[in-house]
Amino acid sequence: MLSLLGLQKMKNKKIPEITISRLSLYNRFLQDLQEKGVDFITSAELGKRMGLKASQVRKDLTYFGRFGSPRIGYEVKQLLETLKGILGLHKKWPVALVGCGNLGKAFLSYPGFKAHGFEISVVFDNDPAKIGKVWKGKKIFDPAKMAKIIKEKGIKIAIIAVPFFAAQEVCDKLVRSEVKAILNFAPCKLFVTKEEEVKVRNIDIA
Amino acid sequence: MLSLLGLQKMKNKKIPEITISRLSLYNRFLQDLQEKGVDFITSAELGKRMGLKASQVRKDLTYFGRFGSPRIGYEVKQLLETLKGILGLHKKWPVALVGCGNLGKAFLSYPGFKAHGFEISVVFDNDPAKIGKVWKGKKIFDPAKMAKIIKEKGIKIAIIAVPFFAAQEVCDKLVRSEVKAILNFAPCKLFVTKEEEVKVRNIDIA
DNA sequence: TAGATTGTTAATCGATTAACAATC
DNA sequence: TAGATTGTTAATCGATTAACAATC
Repeated sequence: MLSLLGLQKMKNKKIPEITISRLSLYNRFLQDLQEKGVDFITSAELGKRMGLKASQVRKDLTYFGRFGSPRIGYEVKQLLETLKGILGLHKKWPVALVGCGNLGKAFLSYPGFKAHGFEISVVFDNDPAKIGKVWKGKKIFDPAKMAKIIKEKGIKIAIIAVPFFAAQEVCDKLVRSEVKAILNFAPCKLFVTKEEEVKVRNIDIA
Repeated sequence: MLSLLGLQKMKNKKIPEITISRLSLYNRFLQDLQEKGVDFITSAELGKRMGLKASQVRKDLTYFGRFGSPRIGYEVKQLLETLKGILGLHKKWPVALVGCGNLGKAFLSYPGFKAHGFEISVVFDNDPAKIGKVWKGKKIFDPAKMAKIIKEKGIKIAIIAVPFFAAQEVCDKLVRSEVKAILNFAPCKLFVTKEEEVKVRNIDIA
């Protein structure tokens, strides 16, 4: 998510995209280690489990600071907290979900979602039969009110889960709603004029 | 998909993973060009549209053969057919879908799926209320019969769309069913002993 | 102290890009 | 022929890995 939302520099060194993408991998592994009650881990051990070289683990981490101790390695708890901080996992990210068909409902039911700090805080669907109804505790709103509601709630991330023929229109609406990131699950590519301001990730579930 | 299923070499030169992943991009763009009635395109033009350097386009393509003509560029139709061949898009890939909850149903409704040459040819769900029922024209089968049915039909690709606590068991069953590729949409990492034979892609919809 | 592991520098590897002879 | 674009080679760039002094 963070790779979608920014964080390209730190200590004015440029952080390689690929390092950023590995960060959530580290996070997942450390989570696992913590659950198993492991207190410390060396770069060699961490690398072995993740299929990376020890030196790469160390290199990746040093982009963000110095977290290890010679002879001891890294304190799992501390490193995990640091990574979560960097990844913005301490934050709650309110998300707007557009489309409440099968795919949209899958998101509402998806447990991994909340675990990543995302919280679907508003749902839109243009089916008059659905508007006003509640699904999984979320009220479904009229897309006509999209810009107003999204701005009010300060939502910066949206998920498009509508049929492909409706996706571009929804996208335009979201751009006008001033979101910063759009995850498009409709099977089509979306075009955005303000690419600098709004990051679109087209996700093909195939 | 093909990148999941193999194709690492050609003319005994090793093809970079990243080139393979760009192949479907080229395919999509050429499709688009063909629909617009464009007959020929140069590497420069293609690169510009896709955000790649002309030399990279040419380099990528030469891994697979020589398709262009000096002064003219590439014939869209011919190149498209060639790419489709390489990507295996002429083939129909029968797919087993395990789990017919919200996410599973999303797959059954997903139009982009068929366009990629995938065809969900069998669906499993362990809910007795669902077994034997038909959804979107697909009969839902008892997972107990998984290995038998999958082998009979010669299915090589499976999608896991079950809750996370059931995913590893399903995965083990699929491995015993001798599939070659598993796409896991459950929010957990799956482990496979025979990694060489079965490729698992863990897809986090978050 | 002796030894293990860190952070960091330098060497290596692989992918991207520029350059250009060959081609039509 | 003159000129544009290919396929391919060589130079460049950036990421991975090895090596090692610094550290505890």
